[in-house]
Amino acid sequence: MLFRGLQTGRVDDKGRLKLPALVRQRLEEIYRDSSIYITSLDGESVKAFPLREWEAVEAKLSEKSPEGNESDGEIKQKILFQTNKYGAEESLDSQGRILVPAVLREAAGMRGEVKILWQSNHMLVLNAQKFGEVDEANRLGTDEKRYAANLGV
Amino acid sequence: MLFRGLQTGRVDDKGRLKLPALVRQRLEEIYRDSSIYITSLDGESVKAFPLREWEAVEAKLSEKSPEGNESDGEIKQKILFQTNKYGAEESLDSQGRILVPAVLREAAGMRGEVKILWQSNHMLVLNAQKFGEVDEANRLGTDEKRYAANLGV
DNA sequence: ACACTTGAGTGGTTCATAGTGGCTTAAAAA
DNA sequence: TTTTTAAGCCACTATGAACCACTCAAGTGT
Repeated sequence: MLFRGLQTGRVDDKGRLKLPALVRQRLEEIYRDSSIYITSLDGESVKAFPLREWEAVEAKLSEKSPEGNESDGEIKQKILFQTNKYGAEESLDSQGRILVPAVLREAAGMRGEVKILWQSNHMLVLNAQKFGEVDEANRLGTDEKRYAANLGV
Repeated sequence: MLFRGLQTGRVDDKGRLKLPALVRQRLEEIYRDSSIYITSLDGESVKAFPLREWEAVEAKLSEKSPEGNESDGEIKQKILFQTNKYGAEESLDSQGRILVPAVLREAAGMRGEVKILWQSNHMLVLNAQKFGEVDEANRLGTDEKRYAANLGV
Protein backbone atom coordinates (compact mmCIF):
# COMPACT_ATOMS: atom_id res chain seq x y z
CA MET A 1 0.00 0.00 0.00
CA LEU A 2 1.70 3.14 -1.21
CA PHE A 3 -0.53 5.48 0.71
CA ARG A 4 -3.98 5.77 2.22
CA GLY A 5 -6.45 8.56 1.85
CA LEU A 6 -6.86 11.36 -0.60
CA GLN A 7 -3.93 13.36 -1.86
CA THR A 8 -4.05 16.45 -3.96
CA GLY A 9 -1.65 17.29 -6.74
CA ARG A 10 -1.38 19.99 -9.33
CA VAL A 11 -0.82 20.09 -13.06
CA ASP A 12 1.16 23.14 -14.18
CA ASP A 13 0.62 24.96 -17.44
CA LYS A 14 3.19 22.77 -19.16
CA GLY A 15 1.18 19.70 -18.29
CA ARG A 16 3.37 18.40 -15.51
CA LEU A 17 1.73 16.68 -12.59
CA LYS A 18 3.39 17.48 -9.30
CA LEU A 19 3.07 14.68 -6.79
CA PRO A 20 2.77 15.51 -3.08
CA ALA A 21 5.93 15.00 -1.07
CA LEU A 22 4.48 12.07 0.84
CA VAL A 23 3.80 10.18 -2.35
CA ARG A 24 7.29 10.85 -3.64
CA GLN A 25 8.83 9.60 -0.41
CA ARG A 26 6.77 6.44 -0.45
CA LEU A 27 7.57 5.77 -4.07
CA GLU A 28 11.22 6.09 -3.26
CA GLU A 29 10.98 3.86 -0.18
CA ILE A 30 8.95 1.13 -1.78
CA TYR A 31 10.05 1.04 -5.39
CA ARG A 32 13.44 2.78 -5.30
CA ASP A 33 12.72 3.79 -8.83
CA SER A 34 11.07 6.85 -10.24
CA SER A 35 9.80 5.26 -13.45
CA ILE A 36 6.09 5.63 -13.96
CA TYR A 37 3.79 4.28 -16.62
CA ILE A 38 1.05 6.81 -17.00
CA THR A 39 -2.07 5.79 -18.88
CA SER A 40 -5.83 5.42 -18.88
CA LEU A 41 -8.50 2.94 -19.90
CA ASP A 42 -10.97 5.42 -21.28
CA GLY A 43 -9.51 8.90 -21.04
CA GLU A 44 -11.79 9.76 -18.14
CA SER A 45 -9.20 9.36 -15.45
CA VAL A 46 -5.45 9.06 -15.33
CA LYS A 47 -3.80 5.94 -13.95
CA ALA A 48 -0.16 6.20 -12.94
CA PHE A 49 1.61 2.91 -12.29
CA PRO A 50 5.02 2.49 -10.76
CA LEU A 51 6.70 0.81 -13.70
CA ARG A 52 7.22 -2.41 -11.81
CA GLU A 53 3.51 -2.67 -11.09
CA TRP A 54 2.67 -2.03 -14.68
CA GLU A 55 5.01 -4.74 -15.81
CA ALA A 56 3.10 -7.17 -13.61
CA VAL A 57 -0.15 -6.14 -15.24
CA GLU A 58 1.43 -6.45 -18.65
CA ALA A 59 2.51 -9.98 -17.85
CA LYS A 60 -1.06 -10.92 -16.97
CA LEU A 61 -2.35 -9.29 -20.12
CA SER A 62 0.00 -11.17 -22.36
CA GLU A 63 -0.50 -14.55 -20.69
CA LYS A 64 -2.07 -17.01 -23.03
CA SER A 65 -5.69 -17.46 -22.14
CA PRO A 66 -6.86 -20.95 -21.18
CA GLU A 67 -7.85 -23.11 -24.14
CA GLY A 68 -11.24 -22.55 -25.63
CA ASN A 69 -11.54 -19.03 -24.33
CA GLU A 70 -11.44 -16.81 -27.35
CA SER A 71 -13.13 -13.76 -25.92
CA ASP A 72 -10.73 -13.62 -23.00
CA GLY A 73 -7.75 -13.00 -25.24
CA GLU A 74 -9.76 -10.50 -27.19
CA ILE A 75 -10.54 -8.44 -24.13
CA LYS A 76 -6.89 -8.43 -23.18
CA GLN A 77 -6.04 -7.12 -26.62
CA LYS A 78 -8.56 -4.37 -26.26
CA ILE A 79 -7.24 -3.37 -22.89
CA LEU A 80 -3.72 -3.27 -24.24
CA PHE A 81 -4.77 -1.15 -27.16
CA GLN A 82 -6.56 1.38 -25.00
CA THR A 83 -3.79 1.62 -22.47
CA ASN A 84 -1.27 2.03 -25.24
CA LYS A 85 -3.35 4.74 -26.81
CA TYR A 86 -3.07 6.91 -23.73
CA GLY A 87 0.13 5.56 -22.31
CA ALA A 88 3.64 6.85 -21.90
CA GLU A 89 6.67 5.88 -19.86
CA GLU A 90 7.73 8.77 -17.72
CA SER A 91 9.95 9.40 -14.79
CA LEU A 92 9.82 11.84 -11.93
CA ASP A 93 12.04 14.85 -12.40
CA SER A 94 14.17 16.27 -9.61
CA GLN A 95 11.18 18.12 -8.28
CA GLY A 96 8.82 15.18 -8.31
CA ARG A 97 6.92 16.06 -11.43
CA ILE A 98 5.81 13.86 -14.31
CA LEU A 99 4.66 15.00 -17.70
CA VAL A 100 1.15 13.91 -18.58
CA PRO A 101 1.00 13.04 -22.30
CA ALA A 102 -0.87 15.66 -24.30
CA VAL A 103 -3.65 13.28 -25.43
CA LEU A 104 -4.36 12.25 -21.90
CA ARG A 105 -4.07 15.77 -20.56
CA GLU A 106 -6.70 16.78 -23.02
CA ALA A 107 -9.01 13.80 -22.59
CA ALA A 108 -8.99 13.70 -18.82
CA GLY A 109 -9.02 17.45 -18.34
CA MET A 110 -5.77 17.51 -16.40
CA ARG A 111 -5.39 21.15 -15.49
CA GLY A 112 -4.85 22.79 -12.14
CA GLU A 113 -5.69 20.92 -8.97
CA VAL A 114 -6.33 17.18 -9.15
CA LYS A 115 -7.19 14.44 -6.69
CA ILE A 116 -5.02 11.39 -6.22
CA LEU A 117 -6.08 8.04 -4.77
CA TRP A 118 -4.14 4.80 -4.44
CA GLN A 119 -5.84 1.78 -5.95
CA SER A 120 -4.12 -1.50 -5.21
CA ASN A 121 -1.30 -1.00 -7.72
CA HIS A 122 -1.59 2.47 -9.15
CA MET A 123 -2.49 6.07 -8.49
CA LEU A 124 -5.84 7.17 -9.79
CA VAL A 125 -5.79 10.83 -10.75
CA LEU A 126 -8.99 12.78 -11.29
CA ASN A 127 -9.80 16.38 -11.94
CA ALA A 128 -12.21 18.11 -9.59
CA GLN A 129 -15.25 17.53 -11.77
CA LYS A 130 -14.62 13.84 -12.39
CA PHE A 131 -13.90 13.37 -8.72
CA GLY A 132 -17.31 14.80 -7.92
CA GLU A 133 -18.97 12.43 -10.33
CA VAL A 134 -17.22 9.40 -8.94
CA ASP A 135 -18.06 10.53 -5.45
CA GLU A 136 -21.70 10.84 -6.41
CA ALA A 137 -21.71 7.37 -7.94
CA ASN A 138 -20.23 5.94 -4.77
CA ARG A 139 -22.63 7.32 -2.19
CA LEU A 140 -23.73 4.66 0.28
CA GLY A 141 -27.37 3.70 0.65
CA THR A 142 -28.75 2.51 4.00
CA ASP A 143 -28.23 -1.15 3.09
CA GLU A 144 -24.69 -0.44 2.21
CA LYS A 145 -24.12 1.38 5.44
CA ARG A 146 -25.49 -1.64 7.27
CA TYR A 147 -23.09 -3.80 5.32
CA ALA A 148 -20.29 -1.52 6.38
CA ALA A 149 -21.44 -1.73 9.97
CA ASN A 150 -21.22 -5.51 9.79
CA LEU A 151 -17.66 -5.17 8.70
CA GLY A 152 -17.03 -2.99 11.68
CA VAL A 153 -16.86 0.30 9.80
CA MET B 1 10.09 -3.99 -25.31
CA LEU B 2 11.18 -1.08 -27.47
CA PHE B 3 8.66 1.34 -26.07
CA ARG B 4 5.29 1.48 -24.39
CA GLY B 5 2.42 3.71 -25.27
CA LEU B 6 1.50 5.58 -28.38
CA GLN B 7 3.99 7.55 -30.43
CA THR B 8 3.19 9.85 -33.26
CA GLY B 9 5.27 10.22 -36.37
CA ARG B 10 4.91 12.10 -39.58
CA VAL B 11 5.31 11.23 -43.22
CA ASP B 12 6.66 14.16 -45.24
CA ASP B 13 5.66 14.92 -48.80
CA LYS B 14 8.52 12.79 -50.09
CA GLY B 15 7.15 9.77 -48.28
CA ARG B 16 9.66 9.64 -45.47
CA LEU B 17 8.44 8.55 -42.06
CA LYS B 18 10.06 10.47 -39.25
CA LEU B 19 10.36 8.45 -36.08
CA PRO B 20 10.06 10.23 -32.74
CA ALA B 21 13.31 10.85 -30.92
CA LEU B 22 12.49 8.39 -28.16
CA VAL B 23 12.04 5.59 -30.63
CA ARG B 24 15.34 6.39 -32.33
CA GLN B 25 17.16 6.37 -29.01
CA ARG B 26 15.66 3.07 -28.00
CA LEU B 27 16.45 1.50 -31.35
CA GLU B 28 20.02 2.58 -30.95
CA GLU B 29 20.24 1.31 -27.36
CA ILE B 30 18.62 -2.02 -27.98
CA TYR B 31 19.60 -2.98 -31.51
CA ARG B 32 22.65 -0.76 -32.10
CA ASP B 33 21.64 -0.83 -35.70
CA SER B 34 19.40 1.40 -37.72
CA SER B 35 18.36 -1.19 -40.29
CA ILE B 36 14.64 -1.59 -40.63
CA TYR B 37 12.57 -3.99 -42.66
CA ILE B 38 9.42 -2.14 -43.53
CA THR B 39 6.51 -4.12 -44.86
CA SER B 40 2.87 -5.10 -44.51
CA LEU B 41 0.64 -8.15 -44.63
CA ASP B 42 -2.28 -6.55 -46.39
CA GLY B 43 -1.45 -2.95 -47.17
CA GLU B 44 -3.79 -1.73 -44.47
CA SER B 45 -1.12 -0.93 -41.96
CA VAL B 46 2.65 -0.61 -42.05
CA LYS B 47 4.85 -2.91 -40.02
CA ALA B 48 8.40 -1.80 -39.38
CA PHE B 49 10.75 -4.45 -38.00
CA PRO B 50 14.21 -3.86 -36.63
CA LEU B 51 16.10 -5.99 -39.12
CA ARG B 52 17.21 -8.45 -36.47
CA GLU B 53 13.61 -9.09 -35.48
CA TRP B 54 12.60 -9.62 -39.05
CA GLU B 55 15.35 -12.13 -39.52
CA ALA B 56 13.94 -14.12 -36.62
CA VAL B 57 10.53 -14.12 -38.28
CA GLU B 58 12.08 -15.16 -41.55
CA ALA B 59 13.77 -18.08 -39.87
CA LYS B 60 10.42 -19.29 -38.59
CA LEU B 61 8.87 -18.84 -41.98
CA SER B 62 11.48 -20.91 -43.74
CA GLU B 63 11.54 -23.74 -41.20
CA LYS B 64 10.39 -26.96 -42.74
CA SER B 65 6.87 -27.72 -41.66
CA PRO B 66 6.25 -30.98 -39.84
CA GLU B 67 5.67 -33.96 -42.17
CA GLY B 68 2.22 -34.33 -43.54
CA ASN B 69 1.32 -30.72 -43.06
CA GLU B 70 0.92 -29.36 -46.53
CA SER B 71 -1.22 -26.34 -45.74
CA ASP B 72 1.25 -25.06 -43.17
CA GLY B 73 3.96 -24.63 -45.76
CA GLU B 74 1.49 -23.06 -48.10
CA ILE B 75 0.51 -20.43 -45.58
CA LYS B 76 4.13 -19.56 -45.01
CA GLN B 77 4.58 -19.10 -48.74
CA LYS B 78 1.65 -16.76 -48.87
CA ILE B 79 2.91 -14.71 -45.97
CA LEU B 80 6.33 -14.43 -47.56
CA PHE B 81 4.84 -13.40 -50.84
CA GLN B 82 2.76 -10.63 -49.33
CA THR B 83 5.51 -9.31 -47.12
CA ASN B 84 7.84 -9.28 -50.09
CA LYS B 85 5.29 -7.46 -52.15
CA TYR B 86 5.26 -4.51 -49.77
CA GLY B 87 8.63 -4.89 -48.21
CA ALA B 88 11.87 -2.98 -48.37
CA GLU B 89 15.06 -2.84 -46.39
CA GLU B 90 15.65 0.67 -45.23
CA SER B 91 17.80 2.43 -42.76
CA LEU B 92 17.28 5.53 -40.71
CA ASP B 93 18.90 8.61 -42.19
CA SER B 94 20.80 11.10 -40.07
CA GLN B 95 17.57 12.68 -39.01
CA GLY B 96 15.81 9.47 -38.10
CA ARG B 97 13.68 9.14 -41.19
CA ILE B 98 12.89 6.08 -43.27
CA LEU B 99 11.47 6.01 -46.73
CA VAL B 100 8.19 4.16 -47.00
CA PRO B 101 8.11 2.29 -50.33
CA ALA B 102 5.74 3.90 -52.80
CA VAL B 103 3.41 0.89 -53.03
CA LEU B 104 2.99 0.76 -49.32
CA ARG B 105 2.67 4.50 -48.98
CA GLU B 106 -0.16 4.38 -51.42
CA ALA B 107 -1.89 1.31 -50.02
CA ALA B 108 -1.74 2.28 -46.37
CA GLY B 109 -2.42 5.97 -46.90
CA MET B 110 0.82 7.07 -45.32
CA ARG B 111 0.57 10.83 -45.46
CA GLY B 112 0.90 13.42 -42.74
CA GLU B 113 0.54 12.40 -39.15
CA VAL B 114 0.61 8.72 -38.26
CA LYS B 115 0.35 6.71 -35.06
CA ILE B 116 3.00 4.25 -33.97
CA LEU B 117 2.56 1.34 -31.58
CA TRP B 118 5.02 -1.32 -30.54
CA GLN B 119 3.78 -4.86 -30.97
CA SER B 120 6.07 -7.49 -29.51
CA ASN B 121 8.66 -7.32 -32.30
CA HIS B 122 7.75 -4.49 -34.61
CA MET B 123 6.27 -1.04 -34.90
CA LEU B 124 2.74 -0.88 -36.16
CA VAL B 125 2.14 2.32 -38.10
CA LEU B 126 -1.37 3.54 -38.89
CA ASN B 127 -2.72 6.65 -40.46
CA ALA B 128 -5.20 8.71 -38.50
CA GLN B 129 -8.22 7.17 -40.16
CA LYS B 130 -7.16 3.56 -39.71
CA PHE B 131 -6.18 4.31 -36.16
CA GLY B 132 -9.64 5.68 -35.53
CA GLU B 133 -11.21 2.53 -36.93
CA VAL B 134 -9.09 0.27 -34.79
CA ASP B 135 -9.78 2.44 -31.78
CA GLU B 136 -13.48 2.21 -32.40
CA ALA B 137 -13.28 -1.56 -32.66
CA ASN B 138 -11.37 -1.69 -29.39
CA ARG B 139 -13.61 0.43 -27.20
CA LEU B 140 -14.23 -1.15 -23.84
CA GLY B 141 -17.73 -1.93 -22.64
CA THR B 142 -18.66 -1.92 -18.96
CA ASP B 143 -18.08 -5.67 -18.64
CA GLU B 144 -14.68 -5.27 -20.15
CA LYS B 145 -13.83 -2.44 -17.81
CA ARG B 146 -14.82 -4.69 -14.94
CA TYR B 147 -12.52 -7.36 -16.33
CA ALA B 148 -9.73 -4.83 -16.49
CA ALA B 149 -10.36 -3.77 -12.91
CA ASN B 150 -9.94 -7.38 -11.82
CA LEU B 151 -6.54 -7.43 -13.41
CA GLY B 152 -5.61 -4.31 -11.51
CA VAL B 153 -5.95 -1.85 -14.35
C1' DA C 1 22.62 7.88 -79.68
C1' DC C 2 22.25 11.96 -77.37
C1' DA C 3 20.67 15.82 -74.71
C1' DC C 4 16.87 17.19 -71.87
C1' DT C 5 13.10 16.78 -68.73
C1' DT C 6 10.83 14.91 -65.01
C1' DG C 7 10.16 12.97 -60.73
C1' DA C 8 11.61 10.33 -56.90
C1' DG C 9 14.77 10.14 -53.35
C1' DT C 10 18.46 12.26 -50.37
C1' DG C 11 20.54 15.43 -47.43
C1' DG C 12 20.56 19.39 -45.00
C1' DT C 13 18.88 24.03 -43.22
C1' DT C 14 15.84 26.96 -40.65
C1' DC C 15 12.39 28.28 -37.37
C1' DA C 16 8.82 27.63 -33.86
C1' DT C 17 7.61 25.39 -29.75
C1' DA C 18 6.75 21.65 -26.47
C1' DG C 19 9.20 20.03 -22.95
C1' DT C 20 12.92 20.41 -19.40
C1' DG C 21 15.27 22.11 -15.67
C1' DG C 22 15.95 25.20 -12.35
C1' DC C 23 15.27 29.59 -9.68
C1' DT C 24 12.49 32.38 -6.58
C1' DT C 25 9.02 33.63 -3.82
C1' DA C 26 5.25 32.12 -0.99
C1' DA C 27 3.20 29.13 2.20
C1' DA C 28 3.08 25.65 5.47
C1' DA C 29 5.06 22.70 8.85
C1' DA C 30 8.32 21.62 12.53
C1' DT D 1 12.40 30.77 14.26
C1' DT D 2 14.23 27.19 10.83
C1' DT D 3 13.10 24.00 7.35
C1' DT D 4 10.41 21.94 4.01
C1' DT D 5 7.11 21.98 0.28
C1' DA D 6 4.60 24.14 -3.20
C1' DA D 7 3.67 27.25 -7.11
C1' DG D 8 4.73 30.41 -10.35
C1' DC D 9 7.94 31.83 -13.38
C1' DC D 10 11.83 32.08 -16.60
C1' DA D 11 15.31 30.54 -19.66
C1' DC D 12 17.29 26.97 -22.32
C1' DT D 13 17.23 22.96 -25.30
C1' DA D 14 15.87 19.33 -28.14
C1' DT D 15 12.60 18.07 -31.36
C1' DG D 16 9.65 18.45 -34.94
C1' DA D 17 7.82 20.59 -39.11
C1' DA D 18 8.51 22.92 -43.18
C1' DC D 19 11.60 24.06 -46.72
C1' DC D 20 15.11 24.06 -50.11
C1' DA D 21 18.67 22.34 -53.09
C1' DC D 22 20.99 18.58 -55.13
C1' DT D 23 21.57 13.86 -57.19
C1' DC D 24 20.33 10.17 -59.81
C1' DA D 25 17.73 7.31 -62.82
C1' DA D 26 14.23 6.73 -66.07
C1' DG D 27 11.91 8.21 -69.78
C1' DT D 28 11.08 11.36 -73.82
C1' DG D 29 11.81 13.48 -78.02
C1' DT D 30 14.90 14.88 -81.62
